[in-house]
Formats: sequence, C-alpha cells, structure tokens
Amino acid sequence: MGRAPCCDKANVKKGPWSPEEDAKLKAYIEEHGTGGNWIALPQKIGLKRCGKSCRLRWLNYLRPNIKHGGFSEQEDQIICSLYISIGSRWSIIAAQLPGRTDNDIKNYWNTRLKKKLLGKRRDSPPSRRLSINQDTNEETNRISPDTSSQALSTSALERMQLHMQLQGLYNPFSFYNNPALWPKFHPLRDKVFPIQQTDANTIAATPVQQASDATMIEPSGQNLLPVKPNMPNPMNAYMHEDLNRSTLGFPSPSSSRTLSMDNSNPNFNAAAVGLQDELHDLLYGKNECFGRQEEQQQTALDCFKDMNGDKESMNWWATNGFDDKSLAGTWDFASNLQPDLLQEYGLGYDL
DNA sequence: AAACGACCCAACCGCACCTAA
DNA sequence: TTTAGGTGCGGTTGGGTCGTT
Repeated sequence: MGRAPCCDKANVKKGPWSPEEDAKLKAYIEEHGTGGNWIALPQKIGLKRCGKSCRLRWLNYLRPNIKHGGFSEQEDQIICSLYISIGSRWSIIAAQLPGRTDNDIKNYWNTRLKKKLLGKRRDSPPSRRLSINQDTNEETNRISPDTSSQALSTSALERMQLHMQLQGLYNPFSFYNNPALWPKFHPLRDKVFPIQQTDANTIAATPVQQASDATMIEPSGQNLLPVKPNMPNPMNAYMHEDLNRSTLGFPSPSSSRTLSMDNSNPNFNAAAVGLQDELHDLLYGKNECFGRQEEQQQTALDCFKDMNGDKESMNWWATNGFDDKSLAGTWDFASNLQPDLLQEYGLGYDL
C-alpha cells in the first residue's frame, strides 16, 4: 500500500506555468510568505496546482536573485570538483553557488559539463552489453542496458572516470599508475609488479611508494593504504563531523540535511584550489592528454574485466578493513573510492 | 521546405527524511 | 513509540528548439 498522494491529481493543472499563474504565486509569496505549508498554498491563492509544483516553481524560477544559464568557468570547476567529491548531491552543490538552483546545476551537468569532461562515452556501443543474437529474448534481457544495476551505475561510473582522469593525468603515484597498490587478488598485480609483494597480507612500502610523498595509514592494522597529503579533499574540513555516518569520508545520503559548507572559509578555498586548477585543465586545456588518458582508462577497465567475476577481488575493498571511519579524511583515488562504487563498477561491466 | 535526430530544460514523480501529534 | 502529513531531494520525462540531411 502506497502513501496517499499529496494532492488530488485529477483536479490539479500540470505542465508549463502561465504568466498569470506565476504572477499570482509571486505576488502572494512576496506579500504573505509561504505560510510554512506548501500544500495549502495553492488553495489560498486560487491556483489549481499541486503544492509541490508551487514550491518548485518558486524555488527554481520565481524566487529573487535566481540566475539562469551563463555558467562561469569558476562555477564549472566548483560543480565538477564537488560532483567528484560527493556525487549528485545537487542541493549541496547549489548551496555553494549563489543564485543557482539544484535543478539548474543538475541540468547543466547532465547536458554540458558531463560531456565536456567525459566526452562521448566509449563504452556505450550496444554490442558491449547486448546479446549478439538480437533474436533471442533471453540473452537480450539478461544484459539489457536498462537493467537496474546499470541504472544505478551511472553516477558511480562517471565519478570513477573523473577520478581516473584527474589521478591518471596528474598523479604519477596514483592507484592506477601503481600496481603495487592493487588488491592482492588482482590477477595482473604479480605480473605487472612481481617483486613488490613482500607479504601476503600487507602491501609494504615499495620503491615507488617510498619515492612518493605518500604517508600511510593502517585502517585495519593489516593493510596499508597510501594517502596523498598534498591533495587535500576540499570537502573534508566541513564534513568531518559527518564522517561517522559516511562511507569513505563522504556523507551518507541520509545526512544531507546536516551537512553544511561555507565557501568563505579560507581552509575550504585553499584546499579546493589545487583540485580546481586540475579541473580547469580538464575543462579548458591540456586536451592533448586525453588520448593517453583514455588508454589509461581502458587499461583500468581491462583490469576490472580481467577479474572476470572474481567477487573476492571486488569485495576486497569492502572486507579488508576499509570501512567508513578508517577511510575518512583521505584524498587518494583508491582510498576515496567507495567500496560500493567499485562494486557498482563491476556490475556495470558485467563482471 | 520537410523530416529527422540531438539537445536542452522545466516540470513531474516517487522516495526518504523530518516533525508534530 | 507510532503514525501521518509536509518537505526536500535526485532521477526521469516530455515537449520545445536547434541543427543537419
């Protein structure tokens, strides 16, 4: 049994708002406010609209100081960096951009920024996920692009790709550039990096790692994980109190209302500068890198595919002590990537 | 000029959370 | 403690617009 609808669907108007409706709503709210009850508002005004529709219209269009279109480069970078950090939490992202609405940012991301950053998806040809034999419903259904797992994977995949682009481009010691950091079950790890595995349970500091400025943490007392101290997560300073309920240092969806950030804080701005510089390069420059970068991405994809359904490998991240608390406060690709993100990633590629 | 497809964005939908009774 | 109504959020949809053939 579902919950009762918020309004009488049969007697409410839907679709685009007329100028008259806009004027009525705007005039009433400017004079009386919302009265703390959106559901009752349309009746008071005499609008045949759902209260939720009124709220949306006001917040996204009629409210004063709303900006539409014309996103600046700085806004682009803020959106991208926050998307990478926290995903599609549009209301939080919008809170950092005065005059912008979550809906506007969401649309802008989906229609412009995503394409700008990720380019045309190379993994989208139907042959990759659809059956070769289109005549057999069985195979088609099994790996249809419309499966729920793939629907759930979209955001995770995008964030993973962006992580790869940033880390692959600019961090020579990143997870994907450093096979020594790969999970012990990774089938290619020993082939690519045979002499570095000194202990079955512990990935010890390798020459590569020693050469880096990475510090190590011990989330479970067994496994060491690199942390890149000079690549701070701009979100950390303001999400710290939220971390106990978060996954991998990012707030859980349920905590969205307790999260607050203040971009006037110098710590936030300083931390964001490095990442935003790199994002700027991705958005507006260094395009010559994309060819090599795509190769790196493909290599990473191949690595995941080569696991070939080894759930143990995928679960490695989630079961080796990399829980939410232990990973809080890190800003490395490997350590920031959520276990469920990796699992989703696996699902998305039919591992 | 017409047809078609891609793109954009306003608006809707359903779910989860919050809160008051 | 439970429940119901209100609110906020993110995902999705549908129609208008634009560009290409």
